[in-house]
Amino acid sequence: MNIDSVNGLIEELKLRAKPVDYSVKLPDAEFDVMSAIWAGNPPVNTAYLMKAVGNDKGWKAPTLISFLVRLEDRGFIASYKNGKERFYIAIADRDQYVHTVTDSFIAQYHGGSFVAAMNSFFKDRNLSEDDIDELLEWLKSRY
Amino acid sequence: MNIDSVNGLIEELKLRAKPVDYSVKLPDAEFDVMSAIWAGNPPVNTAYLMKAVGNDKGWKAPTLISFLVRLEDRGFIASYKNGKERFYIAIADRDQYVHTVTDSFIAQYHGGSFVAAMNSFFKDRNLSEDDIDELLEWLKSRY
DNA sequence: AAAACTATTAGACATATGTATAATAATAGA
DNA sequence: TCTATTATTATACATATGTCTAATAGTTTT
Repeated sequence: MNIDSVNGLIEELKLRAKPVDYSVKLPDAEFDVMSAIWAGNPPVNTAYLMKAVGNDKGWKAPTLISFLVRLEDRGFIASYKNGKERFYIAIADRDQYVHTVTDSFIAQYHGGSFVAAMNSFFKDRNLSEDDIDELLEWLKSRY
Repeated sequence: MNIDSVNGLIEELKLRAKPVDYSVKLPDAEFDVMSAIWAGNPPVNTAYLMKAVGNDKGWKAPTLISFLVRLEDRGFIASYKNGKERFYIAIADRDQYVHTVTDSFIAQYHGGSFVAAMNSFFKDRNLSEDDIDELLEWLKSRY
């Protein structure tokens, strides 16, 4: 299969994909797999994902594949088969997903207040000069 | 039972309590119950907790009590019985727990970078003057 | 002291999540 | 083409989580 037909397939899958429901919170293991997919060069296969996460976690291949099946059921990824191998691409957008999760986290644990979250995060830590600079930079870039 | 013996009991329970393992992440429902316990005036009973959370969630009393049993198993709360009623007090510290959870959240979803979390949180939002003031205030208070 | 009324406890059950074994399909080598 | 190899699929299973019904124990009311 050549580059063009692969890209064609990918486009095809993206077009046919149902809109992602970003309100679903992925289980930890699935998020780890999803992260590796987002990090990789699409399409990714099982071998890549085993190297990227599976081995570290000590998973057997079918364990990984279970998570992939579930991610596809949830509409977060799509896949196609070539020979005996299956290839996967992300359908969900990383930034959007992480944004949603972060939003509900702040809502659930900090009453929606970001400053409350900061206080909690920096409870014991001493803010370094770098931290302060980074924060000020960030604020400036937001004016 | 008078105020003094209640306070005595509470002290007793706190003394006997095993150290809390803050690395455990409570399931959502248990966290909701825990939050109500933290918010209430100790000791709290089931009637209070039903009003504080149970009714909103549409729980039957035994559902609530299941969560309380599990929280006690995890060492997050302690309890004693008076007549047919049971009373609960928090053993885990709210700030410490929320801190731990916040820490692992930032680690898991933002690579440990708080600024990354900010970017995600404020992705679509426009920072209001108030937000900016609040952040600057916070920074100042940290110098 | 029975009966009626609560509140709790025990136990159950469905669905979710983490994980794997056994079966199957596809390819490659002899 | 038959066999070995390899990746996937189907299925299963334990533990976790959300939720409840039925049984029990403690208190009031007659």
